[in-house]
Amino acid sequence: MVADDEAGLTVAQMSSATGLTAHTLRYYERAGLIRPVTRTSGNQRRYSPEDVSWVAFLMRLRETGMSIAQMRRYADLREQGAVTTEARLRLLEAHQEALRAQISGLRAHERALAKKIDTYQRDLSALHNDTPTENGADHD
Amino acid sequence: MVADDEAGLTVAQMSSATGLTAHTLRYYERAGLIRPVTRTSGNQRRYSPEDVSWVAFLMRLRETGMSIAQMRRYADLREQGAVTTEARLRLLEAHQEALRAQISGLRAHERALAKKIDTYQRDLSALHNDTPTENGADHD
DNA sequence: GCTTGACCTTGATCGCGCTCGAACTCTTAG
DNA sequence: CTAAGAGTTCGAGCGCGATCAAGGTCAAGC
Repeated sequence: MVADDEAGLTVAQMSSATGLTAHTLRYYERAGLIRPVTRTSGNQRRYSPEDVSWVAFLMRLRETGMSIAQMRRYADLREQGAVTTEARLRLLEAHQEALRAQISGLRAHERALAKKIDTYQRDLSALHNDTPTENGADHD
Repeated sequence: MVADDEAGLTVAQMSSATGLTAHTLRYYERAGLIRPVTRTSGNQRRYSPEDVSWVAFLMRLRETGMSIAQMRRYADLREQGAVTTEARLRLLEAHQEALRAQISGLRAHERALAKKIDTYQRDLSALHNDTPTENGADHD
C-alpha cells in the first residue's frame, strides 16, 4: 500500500502528525513554504522529522497572523543558509512586535467587552427582580 | 453640496468618524449589521450618534474575530428589542470566552517565538565573536 | 441652465488561504 | 493478473470580507 524504499512520513502520516490536510501540505510546498521534499522511487513524498518541526513552526507563524507571502520570505531566507541568520532574526523580531501589539489590542477589546457584559447583567437582574429602576436596556 | 433637511452624519463623515470606508458602511448595512439608516429627502443616509457607537461596537467584535454572520445574528437580536437581552448576553459571553482562548493561545505562541529568538541571538553572537563553539545555526 | 461633486444602487471583482475534482500512477494484496 | 487504495499533478472553485465600477440622482454655486 505504501512504498518504503525511503524512510519518512507519507503525506497522510504527515497530515495526522501536523493537523494540516494532505491538500494543504502539498499547497504549502507549491507555495514555497516547504522545500521540495524527498521522494520515493514511485514519486511519493516522504517527510522527515525536520520537516515535521519546520511545519510546526510554520503553523505557529500562521496562527499568529503571518501571511503566506511573508512566511515564504522567511522560508526563502532559510533556504539560503546561515548567512541569512541575521535577516531571519530581524524578521522574527518584527513579527514578535506585531504579535505583542495584536495581543495587547485584543486584551483591550476583552476588557471593553467585559464591561459591556457587566452592564448587561446589571440590567438583566434589574428586570428579573422587577426593581423599579425606570431605566432599562438601551444596549447595543 | 450636502442636503441637511435631516440632521446627522453623511456617509463620508461617518467614514472618518469610524474609520470604515463609505463602501464598507454601505456593505454592512446591506449585510444586515446596521439597520437601514434614516435618509434625507434626497435619499442620502444620515447617521446618528447612536449609529456611531453601534458601529464602534461592531468594529470591536469584528477586530476580535467575530464573523459577519455572527455579528448579524447579534444585530438581529438587537432589532427585536429588550426581550432578547438575555440571548445577547449569552452571545457576548460566548464570544468573550473565545476571545480569552484566542489571547492565551497567542500568548503561548509569543513565548515560543521569544524562545526561538533567544537561541537565534545566542548563535549570532557566537558567530560574531567567532567563539569556537562547534555547533552553529541549525535553525528554522 | 449647467457643472460639480457627493451620494445612490446593483452587481462584478479581488485577494487570501485553502479545498476540491478529475484523471492518472504506483504499490501491494488476493 | 487484477483490483483496491493511497499517492500524484494541474487547475478550478469556494467562502469570506471587503472593494470597486458603472451609471444614475440630487443639491448648491456660478
